[in-house]
Amino acid sequence: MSRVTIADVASAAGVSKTAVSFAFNNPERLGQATLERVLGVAHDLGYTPHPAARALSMRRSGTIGVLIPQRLSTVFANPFLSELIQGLGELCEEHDLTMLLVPPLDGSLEGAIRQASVDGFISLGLSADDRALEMLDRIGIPTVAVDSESSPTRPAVNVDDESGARAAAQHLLDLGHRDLAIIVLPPTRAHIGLTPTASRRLAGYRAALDKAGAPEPHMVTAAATRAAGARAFESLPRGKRRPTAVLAMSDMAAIGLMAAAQSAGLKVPDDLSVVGYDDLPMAAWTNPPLTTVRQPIIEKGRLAARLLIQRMKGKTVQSPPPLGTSLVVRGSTSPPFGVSRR
Amino acid sequence: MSRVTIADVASAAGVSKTAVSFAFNNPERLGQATLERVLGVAHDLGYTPHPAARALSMRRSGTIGVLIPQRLSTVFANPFLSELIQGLGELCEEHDLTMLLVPPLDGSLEGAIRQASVDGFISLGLSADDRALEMLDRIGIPTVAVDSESSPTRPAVNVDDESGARAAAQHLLDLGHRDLAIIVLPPTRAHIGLTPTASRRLAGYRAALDKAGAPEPHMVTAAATRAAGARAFESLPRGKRRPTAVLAMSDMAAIGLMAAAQSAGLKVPDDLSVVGYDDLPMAAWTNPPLTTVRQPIIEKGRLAARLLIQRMKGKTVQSPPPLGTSLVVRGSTSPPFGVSRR
DNA sequence: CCGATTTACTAAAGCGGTTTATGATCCCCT
DNA sequence: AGGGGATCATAAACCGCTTTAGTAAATCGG
Repeated sequence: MSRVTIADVASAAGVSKTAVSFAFNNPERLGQATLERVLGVAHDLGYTPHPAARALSMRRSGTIGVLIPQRLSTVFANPFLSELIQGLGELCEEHDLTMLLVPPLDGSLEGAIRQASVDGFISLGLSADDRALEMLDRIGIPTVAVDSESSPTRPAVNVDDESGARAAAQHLLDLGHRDLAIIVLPPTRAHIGLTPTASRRLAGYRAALDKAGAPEPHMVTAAATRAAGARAFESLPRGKRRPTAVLAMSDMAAIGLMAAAQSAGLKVPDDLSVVGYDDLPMAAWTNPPLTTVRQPIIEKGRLAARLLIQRMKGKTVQSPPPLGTSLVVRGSTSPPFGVSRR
Repeated sequence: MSRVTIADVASAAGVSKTAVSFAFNNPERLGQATLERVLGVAHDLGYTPHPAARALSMRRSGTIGVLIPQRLSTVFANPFLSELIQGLGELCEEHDLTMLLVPPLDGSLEGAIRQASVDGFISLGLSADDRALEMLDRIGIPTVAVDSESSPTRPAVNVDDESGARAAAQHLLDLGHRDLAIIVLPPTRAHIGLTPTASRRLAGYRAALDKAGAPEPHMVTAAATRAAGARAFESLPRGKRRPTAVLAMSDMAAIGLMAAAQSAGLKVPDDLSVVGYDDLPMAAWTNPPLTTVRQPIIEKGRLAARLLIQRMKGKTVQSPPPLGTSLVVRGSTSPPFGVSRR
């Protein structure tokens, strides 16, 4: 009842294992008659090469791994990853690759990496000195880092987070806002501090605020989920000290915050302006539609996959320049209450 | 520059390969001193067991495959899969498994299955006689079918699609609607005909309509994307023959259709009632919030993964009874224009 | 008709681990 | 002194495939 192996087929067809292997991988090296016989027998027996054995001897598994810094159950609550996977998936399909999702096992990405039989990795949101990335370097497996920091050993695919953030903040300042809150993305891994993405966005916000001489913004940390955004709203200062506008580092948090604000009786944007980040498809469908910073997520996935595939072919590749971001002004921002519209 | 193997570690530490293997998998079988030396050397050399080799000799890859019937780029446009993965992911993390996404290669799932080194498969939306499923049976790899049909050889996890659909249709009939359109999910694979899910839902709609003696509904096929839903609206009959309500087999199509209707100047629900299916999180955030049939997607994922893991442990498992569905009435449905509210 | 190619196929050596069976030591006890 | 266990380490088989090097037979040119 055990699996049919190449040896079974070989003996059933009265040929060597080599012949069977050739029948599948090198048909032209076999005579017409034997080829057909072998394939016939293989089919009758329901033979399928064992993928692990194949991967071992070919040094190729036909799989790329996506290193996910958080639990699957939380990270898929944010459509960001779905978008990215769409981009990655296009290239995978083009190159007959499958995609392995590699979240931390027992909180450790390194352990998960060990298990994963892949030809290359895409890492998400890891800082350049993350132990997982160091490990990949040591093993010598091709890797492309997304939303990370460039490094000599490994190409990184990024968007221009900072200038997007700056544009968002500038937009609010231009509208006349002075009292702002910033919804910061939390660190995703044990390492202290912000993710590379979060710190670049923060730098962008700050640059604009500082230049305009705006007062210190209120900072709240919230993950990229609707629920976290709603909680963030609750922790905003009330009354006189309530900010008139919010800069969120994710659309999901922005949407959740906006909904919470509305349930609390505030009008968006009149009482509170909200700017998101990412421009997820759903940002355009909210009520009001969300003003946000657009980043080309699908394109980012495509690019990362393309680079990884190149690396897997042995080519050395440079980190490409950051992809562009742009502010998409929709309905969730307006001048603060009491300031006349121009 | 090639990879560090167990033999390298063994010779560097002056022990046998067996000892190195034991150091990692059976530490208690080694003396204190050698254990430490071996682990030390292994660490210094940056040794990591080759996953494919390990999988081959242990007959276990630590991975489950998710058989996806469509292209990744299209299927992830529907949050349904994200939800399901959240459920699957919970169990995977509990059991230290990673998850391989297996879409068709060159349009063929069978080819993709061949490449995939996994301990078990979750299939999505395949009919029981799909060639891919037959192949899995032949290979003898544990499989759990989601949104499929039960079969003697393989447990299936389903929701009660039909009664959910019946409730949706009945709701519209109760409101006084007679002229309905049904947005049907398209077949996902080459095989002709509806997916099991689509045909069960259709049966549910029909049962209610027939019982009420309603006229033949207008049928449109649309994939579970916003864009397809919008297109479906365009293909609805206009003028006098325009349906007063729409039964969509997916929330995404319903949302897209609703948006298209609104852009066309119709009021939802006054001019057109819309009922979705799935109850994705975003169904609650649309404007108006979408009336829809709720199915417990995350729970479905959990259950499927749980069963698969049992099967992978060698236990035989029965198909569980279908999970419940329920109508969630929100704001996208009302009596047809001209019919007084009760 | 004979050496040189070509054609059709195979034996055996990997690939890099795990595991079983076995072999040394050393200790303890009678 | 010698038998019986533990304890620690290893040799060798095995997992199932690919691929290199090579053999035997058929084909060929002259």
